[in-house]
This record gives sequence, C-alpha cells and structure tokens, in this order.
Amino acid sequence: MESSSTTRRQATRQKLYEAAVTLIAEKGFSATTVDEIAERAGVAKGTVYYNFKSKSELFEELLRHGVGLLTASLRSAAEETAERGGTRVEALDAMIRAGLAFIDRYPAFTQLYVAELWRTNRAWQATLLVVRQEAVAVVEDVLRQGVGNGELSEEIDIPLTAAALVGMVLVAALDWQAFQPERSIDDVHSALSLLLHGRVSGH
Amino acid sequence: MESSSTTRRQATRQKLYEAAVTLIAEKGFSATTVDEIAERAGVAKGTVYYNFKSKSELFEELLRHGVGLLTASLRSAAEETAERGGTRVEALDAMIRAGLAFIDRYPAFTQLYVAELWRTNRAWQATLLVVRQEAVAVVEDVLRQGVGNGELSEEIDIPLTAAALVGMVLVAALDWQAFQPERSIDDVHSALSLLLHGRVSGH
DNA sequence: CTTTTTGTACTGACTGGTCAGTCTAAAAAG
DNA sequence: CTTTTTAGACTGACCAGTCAGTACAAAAAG
Repeated sequence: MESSSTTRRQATRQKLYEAAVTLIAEKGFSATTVDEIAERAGVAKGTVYYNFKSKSELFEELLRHGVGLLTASLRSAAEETAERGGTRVEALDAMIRAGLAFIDRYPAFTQLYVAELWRTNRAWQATLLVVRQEAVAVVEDVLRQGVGNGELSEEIDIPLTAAALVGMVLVAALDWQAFQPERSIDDVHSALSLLLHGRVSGH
Repeated sequence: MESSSTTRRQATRQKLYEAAVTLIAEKGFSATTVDEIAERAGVAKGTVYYNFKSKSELFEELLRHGVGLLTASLRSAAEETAERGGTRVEALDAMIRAGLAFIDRYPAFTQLYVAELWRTNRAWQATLLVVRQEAVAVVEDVLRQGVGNGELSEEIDIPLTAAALVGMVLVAALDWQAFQPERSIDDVHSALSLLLHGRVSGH
C-alpha cells in the first residue's frame, strides 16, 4: 500500500516549491501568504500543511533543494574542466559561466537566496549557513588547487577571494536580469572573465 | 517649517530610522511591526504616523537617506584621489575602501538594501531604482574616465563591470561581517584590491 | 468476483490572534 | 499660541494553522 504513489507527493511538493519561489522572491517570506502559495500551485491550503509542517519548513526545504542544484552545477563545471585537462583558472571561468546559467534559469531562487542570506535571527539561519558553506566550498577548493599548483598567486586570501568572486557573479547576474536584460549571457560572462583574468586595469 | 521645530522633528525621524533599520535588516519589512519600531525608538506609535504617512513611506525615506550617505562617501573618495593627483585605478581602490568603511559602519542598512534591491512589484521599487542608479553612476564615471585616459582597457563593458565591482564589495563585506568578523578591514581591502589589479591569476 | 476495510492525499470552511492605521484628549516643547 | 509628542483604546482586514470530512486505490474478507 505504501510504495504506490510516492510520486504523487513528490509532484505536489514540486508544484509548491515552484509557486513559493517566485512569490517569495517578489514579496519576501513574511509578505507571502500560504493561501497565495496554495492558489498558485493549484492545490488546497490543507495540502500545504499535509506536505510540510509549517510555512517555514516549506521555505527551508526549498532552500535546500535550490542550493543543491547550484552546488551540483558548479561542481560539475569544475570537474568537466579538470577531466578535459584544463587549468584551474579555466575551471573558475567555467564556474562563472555555470553560475550565470543557473541564475538565468532560476532567477527567483537566486533573488530570494541573496535576500535572506545575511539576515540574522531567523528560523532558517542554520539551514542557510550549511547550504552557503557547501556552495562556497566548491569555489574555495578550486582556488586552493590553483594556489597549490602555482597557477594562482600565493598572496590571495582564499575565503575572502571566494566570497568576492561569488558576490561578483551574483550581483552582476542579478543586475543583468533586473536592469540590463537585453544583454546576452556571453556579454556578462566576458565582463566577469576580464575581471578574473586581471585585464581591467593594467594591460 | 521653522528651523527650530525642524530640528526636533529631525531628531525624532533620526531615532525612527535607526530603530527601523536594524529591525528590518533582521526580520524584513513585513515581519517588522510599527509598534516595535516605535518602542525601540522610544516614541509613541502616534508619533510614527505624525512624522510619516505610512510604514512604507518611513521605509522609503530610510532608503533615500542611507543611499545618500553611501553615494556621498563614494564620491568624496573619488574626488580626494583626483585632487591628490592619483590615478583612476587608485580612485577605484579608494572607493572600495570607502564602501567597506560604509558597510562596516552601517551593516544593517547594507543588509536591508541588498535584500530589497532586486525585488520586483514592491511599492518602493521606483525609489530603489533611482537610488541604485545614483550609486552605480559614481563607479561608472570613474571607469569611464579610466578608459578615457588609457588607464583601463577599452575592452571593458562599463555598466557590467561597475555592477560586478559593486557586487564584489557588497558581498565580500557582508560575508566578512557575517562569517569572518575577526578579519580586519585591511584584510578585506587587500583581497579585493588584488582582484581589481588583476593579480589573482598570474600577473 | 463482490464487498468491506484501510491508508494516503487532499480539501476548504473556520478560528484565534495579529497588526496597520485611526482617533482622542491632554501634555510638553518652543 | 502653534507644533509636536504622548498614551493607549479601538477597528477591520488579514492570515497561519486546524480539523472534520471527501476521494480513491490497494488489499483483505467473504
């Protein structure tokens, strides 16, 4: 009796994630009502509470779900570069591209993530911390490898540089989406690549 | 309208800004109640409504007030460098430092600004657009001057590079505050300066 | 085969509490 | 005297979470 429709619940949850992500990105967590989420997902309010303990729990699982996708995408970009025998700088470049592609595909999720990341005293603070660490660690790993094999300067501060690179991509991409949507992903990628390769100042 | 009474109102408004900024940074706009703001500011609820038309209007004016401070700080960093006869790259470096100092001083404001910047469909969307443009324009101006006098590569895309630089500073600084508060402002400045000067990958 | 039971997924009206904004009368400040 | 602030009661809309009940399919019983 049990194994029959695990699929059905999964589908319902997916619909709820999709409904919640855009609403929360637009209006914020508190301003988004459970009734709205249910309505947009095309289910009854009770279904939300059948599938999730509370509004917060729905949000936390959404967070985990989304960052999981991002981390997987970054990691696979780095691995593919390595398999192809590329340099670590090429791997960073590939990760910038993967990051941009992710944000292009899930702009609402990115928006919501950025909006919540630095909030203190929130129920999901712990979840965010874990999930952030997973994503940043992927970038730090590649930086570390690059310093290790002499490709990158030993002067660099790995955690701070990783944060700066992630920030650069995040903000440039959100700005692109919000204020310069006519630009192509290649334009944005080139601009960021130039900064990474240090060809902004100097020669 | 008299300057005497303007002073008293001004002081009350200032107290309300300070109370609102931390509360909204911590919990978000919707989750912050007017009663809380009034209580933390040490004024009666009626005073909030005597001074501001609504909760949203208080928030919008807070936004204008804060970004005004930031823009002034960035602009004066750029001007001081120019007066000293510094290069445009030095001006950018000085602006990074000014940005970090601002975020160090007003972390709550920065948090709240980032959280709201890319939200769509909000009442204060128009205010944010204007206020963002003012700040980014300061960076774009310096980039333009740098390209003009040959200091910076002609390849660079000014709006995208400006957004990326602002993002780099914003995210690195917030991450510093939230996850690596033991680091000094000089550490953070060095890490970002290295990226700006292109000394991360090779040299 | 047919009937009955059981578990799962979902429904939507309802409730108890919360909060933006209003109002008042009176006091403090200038 | 005018402007600003106070204290707090009040209202009406809104909303998270609950709960009794429906739908339906798989399994157990007859």
